[in-house]
Amino acid sequence: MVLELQKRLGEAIRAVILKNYALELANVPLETPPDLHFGEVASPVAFELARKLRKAPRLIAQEIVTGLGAVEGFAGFEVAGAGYINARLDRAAAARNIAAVDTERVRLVPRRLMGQPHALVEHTSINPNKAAHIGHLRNAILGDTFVRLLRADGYKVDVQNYIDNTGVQVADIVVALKHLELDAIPGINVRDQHTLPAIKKRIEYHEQESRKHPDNRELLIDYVCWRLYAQVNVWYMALETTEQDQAKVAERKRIRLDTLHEIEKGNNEIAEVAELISTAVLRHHLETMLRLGIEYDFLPRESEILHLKFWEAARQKLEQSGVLYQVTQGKNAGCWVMKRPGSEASTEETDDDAKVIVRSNGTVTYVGKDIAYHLWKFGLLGRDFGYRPFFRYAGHACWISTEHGEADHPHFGGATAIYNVIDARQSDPQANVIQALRGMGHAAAADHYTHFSYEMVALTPRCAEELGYNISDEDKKRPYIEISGRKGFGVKADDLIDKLIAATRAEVDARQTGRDETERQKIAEQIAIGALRYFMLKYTRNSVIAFDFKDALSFEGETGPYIQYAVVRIRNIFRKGATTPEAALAGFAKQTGQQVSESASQRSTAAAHDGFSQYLSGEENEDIWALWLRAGRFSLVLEQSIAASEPAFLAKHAFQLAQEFNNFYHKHRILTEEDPERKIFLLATAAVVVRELVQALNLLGIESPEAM
RNA sequence: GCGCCCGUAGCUCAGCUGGAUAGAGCGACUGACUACGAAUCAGUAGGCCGGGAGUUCGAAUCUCUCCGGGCGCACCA
Repeated sequence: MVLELQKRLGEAIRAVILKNYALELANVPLETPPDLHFGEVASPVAFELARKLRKAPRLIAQEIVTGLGAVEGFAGFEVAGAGYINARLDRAAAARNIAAVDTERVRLVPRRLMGQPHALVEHTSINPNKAAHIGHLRNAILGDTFVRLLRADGYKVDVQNYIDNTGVQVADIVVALKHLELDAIPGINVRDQHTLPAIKKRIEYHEQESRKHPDNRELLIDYVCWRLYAQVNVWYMALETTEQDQAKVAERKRIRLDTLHEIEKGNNEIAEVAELISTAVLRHHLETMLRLGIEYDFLPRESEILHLKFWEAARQKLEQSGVLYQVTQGKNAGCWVMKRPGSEASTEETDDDAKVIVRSNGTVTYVGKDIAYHLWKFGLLGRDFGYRPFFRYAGHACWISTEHGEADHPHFGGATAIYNVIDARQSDPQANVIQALRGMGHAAAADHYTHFSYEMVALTPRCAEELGYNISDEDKKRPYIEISGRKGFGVKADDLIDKLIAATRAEVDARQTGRDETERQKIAEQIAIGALRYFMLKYTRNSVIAFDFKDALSFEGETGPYIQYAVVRIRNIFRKGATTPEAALAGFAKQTGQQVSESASQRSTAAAHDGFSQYLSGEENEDIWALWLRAGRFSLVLEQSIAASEPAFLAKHAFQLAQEFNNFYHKHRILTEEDPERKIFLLATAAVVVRELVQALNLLGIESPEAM
């Protein structure tokens, strides 16, 4: 609503400027004034023109206002301050439009005319070797929310979760299973605990036991791996005091490397263990994310990128385009390298600053594989994965890559725009891939490659102490401490979710005594997830979240439950009033509709005769109008959110709308309102707000409970 | 050494392409449940927007510089 009006005003001002001064402006600056006294939309364009025209800004503003005349949807324009052009909306008309908004319309129409854009969003991408932690939650929640925003804006979106199942992190767990003393498990003899059948049995044991005791998360395979991962990292370091120990350390590091190479090669016992463990852990990651309403379409795995020789296909193209070249001298002698972003390719012989893609022993580095993978994403590789279904969701299946897949499968890759949700620490490697694409002449692909970067989630020293970790005096002084899977230092995702649900459940039990067990549990889960998702979304991407249970477990103030509570309140109003938002909006439309037809013949006095406009103007009604106006800003916020890749904008919008509603709720009593026409108006106000809140929450992945 | 990010109220953060009196939440202190449920609302206190210089009619926002904090910069993956 507001978005359309802004665009219309911008065009109108542009036309006037072109006509009056023969100046072509690319875009007219428009902003929201700090106070409704200044109108609903303002433009400081006169300041900009003042220099070019050598004229006082106030005079220019006046000339533009005169030139504008009447613009549909606006009640008038005025010049204020040193030269602002302030626009006032036709409030009654705006309210009519806002009330009539069809939420389905959000799937914007113009996109279809240009052909639906196809985006590929990759998020989560947790190494399948340990339980997910709160840092991974931020990634997945940001990514999932962005997917929802894109879909609301009419994009076709494929959601991918990249699985690095052949990396050192998985190798570390295999090493642990093959070489460490493991927990005693019934049916496994200590002597052959490291054999393949025993490891298989161990994984199966955890699958069965964790199903039998769903409350005991420590039985879950991903939790078991969390501990093993920390243990094996201690094991690698051994006791580095004596020479014998140093030899031992070297030996263990060698075991690690050998294990990694076996996994990469495939078709052997080590690789089989890796496959078992990474698949089992992956499945639990999907379960954990599903608790938050997060689903995926496709899981490309590194093992297939290796076995299907993606790199070999990419290498040819890289060499042909000259992006990849060999150096013969310097520290990179014998390597195939690529110039770094921002640097010049130096001589062909020595290039110490270049990025190594192929090592002197002929093996490819991580960046090389990543370039190949991204060529596939844009459909530029000329090679594809095999596919088979892996995980079943309520509405669709999630597919996984495989060497020889099913004949009948959906098509992934070949997107026009990609978004990689990866933390800020990886901006260098991401830049390398973009650099390669550009160097190969794929400028369009490089331009539509977005590193959706975000800062990490760390723990406050206080939180770390609460969890029982020993922290140094040095760390205590820091604002936050980085999470480390290697050290087993962090808050696991499922633990946090459990804690949140326990806290909300206690509240719900106290409040909802009339409801049964399953209902209360459902409400508690909706609130807990709402709290968690909002918590991860309210910070803008490049601010580090210093995690603290006090903040994360809060349900008051700027939180998800605060917004959910506003929805519940509105629903209660309609329940008590024995009506529905739909009915209220229909009643409102009927009344205003009559006003429209009446006023058609006498346009000039239409506003004065519109029964509802009296409730939208005047000092005492400014807050109500502000509420309508904010409700009408949704598409504007959605557009900004997508353009900036910043879901936090929408989160803030939802909170502010809920806040303004709560204020309205305390000031005006709806059901006891005696003036029937005003009552219809107030009900319509609540109906518009609940519609917008539910929609915004939906896009944030937050459900709206029936009660709380 | 090079690159990126951050520095705004006691704490945690917003502040959109430069614009009109710098905003929230938490915490502190006052008040408001016989009401559409208080997971709420109203109010008070609290800010040389890290320091300095520059560009501009105009800077929390852009540029430079300094200070403080964080993270990257391997033939590891």
